Amino acid sequence: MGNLPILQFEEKILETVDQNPVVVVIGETGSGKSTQLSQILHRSGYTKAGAIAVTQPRRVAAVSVSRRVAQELDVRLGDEVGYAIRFEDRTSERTCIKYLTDGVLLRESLSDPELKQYSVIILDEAHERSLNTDILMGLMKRLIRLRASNLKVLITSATLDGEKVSKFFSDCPILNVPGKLFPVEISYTSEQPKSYIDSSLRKAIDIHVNEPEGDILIFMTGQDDIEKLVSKLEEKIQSLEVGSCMDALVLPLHGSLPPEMQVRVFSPPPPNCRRFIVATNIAETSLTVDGVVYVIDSGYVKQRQYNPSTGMYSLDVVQISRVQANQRAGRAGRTRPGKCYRLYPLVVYHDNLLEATVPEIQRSSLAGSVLYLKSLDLPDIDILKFDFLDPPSLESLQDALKQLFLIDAIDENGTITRIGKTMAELPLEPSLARTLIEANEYDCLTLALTVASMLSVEGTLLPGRSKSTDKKRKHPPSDLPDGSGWGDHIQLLQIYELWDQTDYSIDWCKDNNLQVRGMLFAKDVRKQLSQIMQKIAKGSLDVKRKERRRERQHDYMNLRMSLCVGYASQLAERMIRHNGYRTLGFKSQLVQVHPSSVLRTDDEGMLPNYVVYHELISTSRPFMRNVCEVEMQWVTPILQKLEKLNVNKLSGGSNQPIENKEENSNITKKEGNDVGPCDDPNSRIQAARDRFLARKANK
DNA sequence: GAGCACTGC
Repeated sequence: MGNLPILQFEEKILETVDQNPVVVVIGETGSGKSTQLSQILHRSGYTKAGAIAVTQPRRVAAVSVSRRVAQELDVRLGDEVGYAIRFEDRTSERTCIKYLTDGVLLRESLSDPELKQYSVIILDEAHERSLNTDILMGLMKRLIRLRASNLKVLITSATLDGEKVSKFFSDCPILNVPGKLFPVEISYTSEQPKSYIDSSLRKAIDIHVNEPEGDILIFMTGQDDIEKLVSKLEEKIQSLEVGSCMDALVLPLHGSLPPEMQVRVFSPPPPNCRRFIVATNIAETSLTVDGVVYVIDSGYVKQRQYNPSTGMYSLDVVQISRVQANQRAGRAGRTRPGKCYRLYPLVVYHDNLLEATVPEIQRSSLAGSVLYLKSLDLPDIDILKFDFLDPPSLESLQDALKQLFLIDAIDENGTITRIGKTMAELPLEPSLARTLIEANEYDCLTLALTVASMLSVEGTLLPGRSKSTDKKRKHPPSDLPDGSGWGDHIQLLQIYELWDQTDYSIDWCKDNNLQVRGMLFAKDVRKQLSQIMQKIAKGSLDVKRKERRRERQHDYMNLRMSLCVGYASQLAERMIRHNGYRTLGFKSQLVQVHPSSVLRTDDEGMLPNYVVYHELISTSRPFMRNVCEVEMQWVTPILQKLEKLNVNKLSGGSNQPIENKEENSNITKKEGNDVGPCDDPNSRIQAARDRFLARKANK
């Protein structure tokens, strides 16, 4: 620690912080900024007036960095130095250096908008541009005006683009701290390869045969690519002449790998053996693999993006940004000089790649963030004019406002309602928060809490699409409940309830092919949600498990009604003659029930007339994922509400919405399945109503 | 009848 580059700048840092409310610190990997900045400020007395908060985008980082700082200061973790992440608060009254995830700091500012307990707030790793960090930066800009005399804000970033952040904070000073990376020699291909899998394969074998020892890290886009490349590599290595080169070990590395497989990359390789680590971008920032000397960069990444005009998510393979390319290259130079092979030409790097990755705030649905900002009740802030470092599109903000209106979180003037305030307290997406509140009214909160918790997990069911079990096609080998035909939400509920009856047995999860991590996470979420719901209602809430009722169907109905209210903008109506659906949102889409759904058909093979869905995802086709049957008489009032909707009023009354600052051209918008002639919302709603009446008459 | 990158309150 003694020779961390940042310590040579201690005086300069203190002087700059002393004279400025905001300072940007640029420090590459290994500069020590995450562990040292807080200590430097602590030493010079900033903690006398309040604590120092250091935010991290990831939980593991908050924990591990705070642990190291506690060690360096020789204090017990949780005393002077502590951390706070979801489900875990290891701080005390003595804590004066506190590491937390950016999401936790946002939660804290909900109950204390001025964050008075802190004298210094450090937003670390701001270059990653997480949704929460971006919102925090906007809030900090306002906070330093309010607390000019007693708050210091530091923004740290690993890339050289400090200019932009500095400009955002009224041209605040930028300090540069060198890092400790070794040089990385970068090479390019002369042409864009036809297949980056084959190209990676050739390059990896070439390195293995011709280059000195050192592990190879290969960046792929997803599990599929990784599995293909791993088997091709193994095959190729087998065919190499024995003794012609050193041993080899091929290791896949991606998020859905079970933990015991993931940690394999941390155990040192056997002697005289080269490791091939084939990874997603999990190895870009989240996990650091020691021993890597060679990096092969496919130039692609899988990215999830939200299209506000269709309400649809898609998961696309896109080109990485130059910042990302450099981050990947840097992974080769952590322990000694390395080499990075980019599988694309230099001109592509210069001319085709974006300078920086499109920030998350421009790729996500903003309903939750907008509700959060509204609930802060900042008198001087208009949501459409909120000062973002990179503003989201007007369309995206208006999409969020419309969603919030439909679920009663804001009124027709865009003002937050009491329900909306309550929703913001819940660490859930707004639709689920609304469902809980409604469920409380219908006396089925227990069930809704479970469904909300299960939906907060992704990939709970059958994590490995095991090709081996493919033989038994129709019914996957499991005795898990099927949702009684109502749909996926009910199935999730039933699964959790069964697990609950086994006293949360890990073996039970394994026996049933359920992801243990996911189930445990759901349990934590459920506990947290129950506590918050109890606090909010200050009274007796139906959060405890009641004795089993015989009237399960009645419970399910109440639950489905609650979901219908919570997901008012995510309802769909089946077509007359087939099992395709048309969404009933602002813009009608033709969609299908995802084949993994347990939704049941009737005697004539037809799916329910109306459903609620958790998410629209466009893969090979647009699908509704997690679907549940609802009744048409629940849907009608919502359609009527849709009719009343006036975006301009929602946006704050102005008839002329402000110009969108910058068209977000980085995201190629997928044309959804626009239903076409019914583009005018009013005529569409009229049409939906006519169909509704026709159905009713038919009954 | 398809398949999911990574985070996080």
